[in-house]
Amino acid sequence: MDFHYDKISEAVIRRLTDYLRCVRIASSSGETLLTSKDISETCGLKPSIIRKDLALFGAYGIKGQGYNTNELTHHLNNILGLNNLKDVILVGAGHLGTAIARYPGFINANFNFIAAFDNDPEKIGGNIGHTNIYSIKELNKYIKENQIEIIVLAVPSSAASGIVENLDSNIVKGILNFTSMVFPGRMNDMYVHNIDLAKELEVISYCMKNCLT
Amino acid sequence: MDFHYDKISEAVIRRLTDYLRCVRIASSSGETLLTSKDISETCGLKPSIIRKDLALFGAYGIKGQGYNTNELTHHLNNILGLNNLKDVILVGAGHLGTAIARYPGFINANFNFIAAFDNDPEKIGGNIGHTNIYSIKELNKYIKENQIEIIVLAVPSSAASGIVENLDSNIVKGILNFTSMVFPGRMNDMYVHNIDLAKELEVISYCMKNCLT
DNA sequence: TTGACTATGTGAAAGTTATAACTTTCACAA
DNA sequence: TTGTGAAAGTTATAACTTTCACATAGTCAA
Repeated sequence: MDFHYDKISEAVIRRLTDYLRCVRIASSSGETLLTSKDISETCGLKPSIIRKDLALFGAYGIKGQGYNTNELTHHLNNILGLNNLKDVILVGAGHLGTAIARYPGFINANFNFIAAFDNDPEKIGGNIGHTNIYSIKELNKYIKENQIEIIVLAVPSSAASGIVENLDSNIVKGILNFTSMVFPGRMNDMYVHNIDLAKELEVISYCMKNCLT
Repeated sequence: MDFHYDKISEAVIRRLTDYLRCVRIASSSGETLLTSKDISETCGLKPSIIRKDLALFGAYGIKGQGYNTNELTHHLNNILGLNNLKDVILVGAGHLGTAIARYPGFINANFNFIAAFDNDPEKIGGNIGHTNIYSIKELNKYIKENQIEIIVLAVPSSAASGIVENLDSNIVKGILNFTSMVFPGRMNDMYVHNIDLAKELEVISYCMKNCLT
């Protein structure tokens, strides 16, 4: 079984995360076998591309039958690096930060919010579920002491640049940016992904305006 | 000036929303002229694709100079259908719903949360900023009476299907689905966009695991 | 044991997208 | 008014992606 990781595009990876969600839903309703057609109907893609994508990483299916949901879940988690628990920290414990830390999708994907940081004295010392909130002044110390590789940023956008520029890029490898500030996808050696909650609505707006399928 | 709307791919539209964010940031720091190189540096794309994308919709630039930020903002808003205020409603006024309704990106894009719906008696009658919270039992009546075209869904995923299936697809044209349930992109005549906040972190996880650029 | 059935995996073709390289045009200064 | 420089707009091509169609192999029932 030989893999071709170096040739895999980001589009494929994004689709794998879709498949994972579909398989999770199917699993939770008791299905043990899924065909590429089943997955295609749930996530709105052609069966052929689903088979192609999965075949890139190995032959996981049973010919004539489909894919075993448990196995497929395991393989997809493995490809994406989600089989082991990963500590992440939250910067900004406002409405959005709180919602993110409680969002079930992060738990499903094995991400653990080990700490949160804020500059509001009323929040510091408090918690979001099991996640304690610390002063933002301790952020870089905490990152260093605990070797935190992933940061979720949910501060007001005016504060975003200041925080990102001061992160130690020898330790931090990934930033999930929920602010309205835009950062390039790669900064020093850190992967930055900008998320704009309104983006998809803007796309819907365009589709509605132009009556697209 | 002839447009080719029928040939425009979703990838282009997604990039246009990125350009819009870049231009907003530049405008707010007082820039009046932006080159394709400037935009490329902010959002991590090649200048050539930015020029090509913009040229698809008309010649907005000044040769030798760049793009006027005000004009470009106007054109991009126009293309995406964001120049006029659009009413949307929020279904699910929990942590995530609350955060979404307060998210500045929706205001920037001219979306107005005109009402919210929840099934928690403690929340009904309350509000999120200027948005009143009503009983979810009144949802379909409200949609009909106010001809609401866009729904933002932030309920627990177990409740998602029940709500979506009962929406009147003669009125509702777009759904922004923040639950973990997955819906096909097109249902009856409604555009559905599934948003998984954890998705980008899963992609980062893969990139980190495989040391990609 | 055999045969029909079904859905995977795959190779080639078609279609699409991004990129580099080129041409054009504008603004400004001399 | 004219020349120069700079960046937009355009074109052709290479690279990449998706799709189709079919051979393959596993399952189940008779």
